Amino acid sequence: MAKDQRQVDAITARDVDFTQWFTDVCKKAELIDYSSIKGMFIYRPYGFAIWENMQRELDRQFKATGHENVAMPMLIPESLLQKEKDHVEGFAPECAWVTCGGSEKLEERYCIRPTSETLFCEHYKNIIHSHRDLPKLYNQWCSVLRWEKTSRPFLRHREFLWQEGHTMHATEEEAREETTRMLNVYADFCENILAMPVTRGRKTDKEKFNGAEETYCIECMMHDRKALQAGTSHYFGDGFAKAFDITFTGADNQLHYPHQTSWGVSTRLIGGIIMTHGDDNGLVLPPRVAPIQAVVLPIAMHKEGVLEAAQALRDRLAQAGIRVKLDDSDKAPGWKFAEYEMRGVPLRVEIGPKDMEKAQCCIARRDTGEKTFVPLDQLEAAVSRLLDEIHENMFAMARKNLEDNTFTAETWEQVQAIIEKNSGGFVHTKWCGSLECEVAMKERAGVTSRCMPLAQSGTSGTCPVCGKACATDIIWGIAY
RNA sequence: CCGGGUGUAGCGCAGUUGGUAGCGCGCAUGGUUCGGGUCCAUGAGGCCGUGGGUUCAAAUCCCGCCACUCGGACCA
Repeated sequence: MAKDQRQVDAITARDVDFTQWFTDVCKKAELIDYSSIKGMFIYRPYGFAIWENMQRELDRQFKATGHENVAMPMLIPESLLQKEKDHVEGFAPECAWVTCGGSEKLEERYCIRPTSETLFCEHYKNIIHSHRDLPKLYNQWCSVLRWEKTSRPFLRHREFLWQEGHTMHATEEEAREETTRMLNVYADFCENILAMPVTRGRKTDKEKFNGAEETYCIECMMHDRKALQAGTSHYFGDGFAKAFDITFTGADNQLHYPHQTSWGVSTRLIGGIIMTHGDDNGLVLPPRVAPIQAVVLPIAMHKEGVLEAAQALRDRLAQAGIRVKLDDSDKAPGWKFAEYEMRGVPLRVEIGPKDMEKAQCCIARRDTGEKTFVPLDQLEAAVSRLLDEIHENMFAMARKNLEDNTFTAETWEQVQAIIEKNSGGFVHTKWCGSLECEVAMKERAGVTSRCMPLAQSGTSGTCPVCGKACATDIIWGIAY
């Protein structure tokens, strides 16, 4: 490893400059490329394949929980966007507008969707009439546009890919259940598929979605101890329904407003896995979304039978349902080792003349670097087992990072000291619930509220700012 | 949007007091090598981010704009 560090040098060391490291990884692992418009990024095949794998799993979960996919228009007439006051106030500053159709100036300008609540509401008004029409459980996969001032690959795009679920329910109770259900779908997905431990919580009024009654979220801690909001699930009550005049006739033959939810995750999750798992050699991909789970590398390819042996391994792994690639290009083996490490491939399977004599292959793990020799007849079993072990190990390491950087404090001075000392981290305190104290935390300690964890301790204490007695647990941190 | 940095070959960079552009890697071809980024040869590739100005002459000096980037402010 120390002999030739050229590739390692090409990526900025993670602890030297985390943001530069992140950008280097995104580009050098060929996940993404810049386009000619600021904030609009090109998802390259390898990066898009990660998203496709995420999509496949999430879509399966959405369907399993009764949701149907739809496709809504991309444009929102200004008058439609303006129907819900809080909503338009939140999004208007970052809307992009279409003002011409062909050479004609439009009578009314159209917003390129920053999110689709208003479009769904307009449609729901037309199709919801009876309690028998409920619930409506819709989801769409699409891209949305928000004219951000600063942009970064995966974390903040002006156009980004996401899914947005929009549901309507007859009762508040049902809608609240849905909000929680989908938050848990996200949390389980992050932990079981992406190996990212999450904290489930509720946003403060200051941080919640514009127009929502309550916003629930999953918060993750990145390797640099900053927080990433990885997904949100909103309970809207009947606010939009009233604004859009959506009503249904109940079993009681009375008119009612339905209760609404929405929930979404985006390609930001890719940024999350990069910043959670990556290391100085580049990307480390969770096996369950890695586009290539195992790469087969023939050693001394020109020697009799090596290429055929490597092809046989590739075929067997593909047959076993492993996403496998054989690299039989004429690059030197050492080059390939470094290349697939940088691209985060969980397992490398090497086979050369010496292995063939012993009827074995060499398998190297990306997460630990550990190499083992595996008898050829145990190939499939070993690869499957190792992929699971890698997932578990990655999850454990990420959880350790979270636990090692989670603290408790009683005063805002303590919060500030902890955050400064660790240049990040999660700090638990009590909170009195006032906006003033929340704002003061930002001004004094430099932190924003991440969430009020769903797992509340039930103990009482005092607000770190005003000192008032209170019981609510809240988590502070520095967010992406 | 405010402040700092950077824009020269695909990437990373050099380019002196202004005189019409170079290096490394990569790429192509041939050979060689192959268990941690092989070695050699040959070759292709540049409107010096963009618009204006100064000058006999601008990659170089001045002004505007754009992009990327790092910090703020604002947000998935």
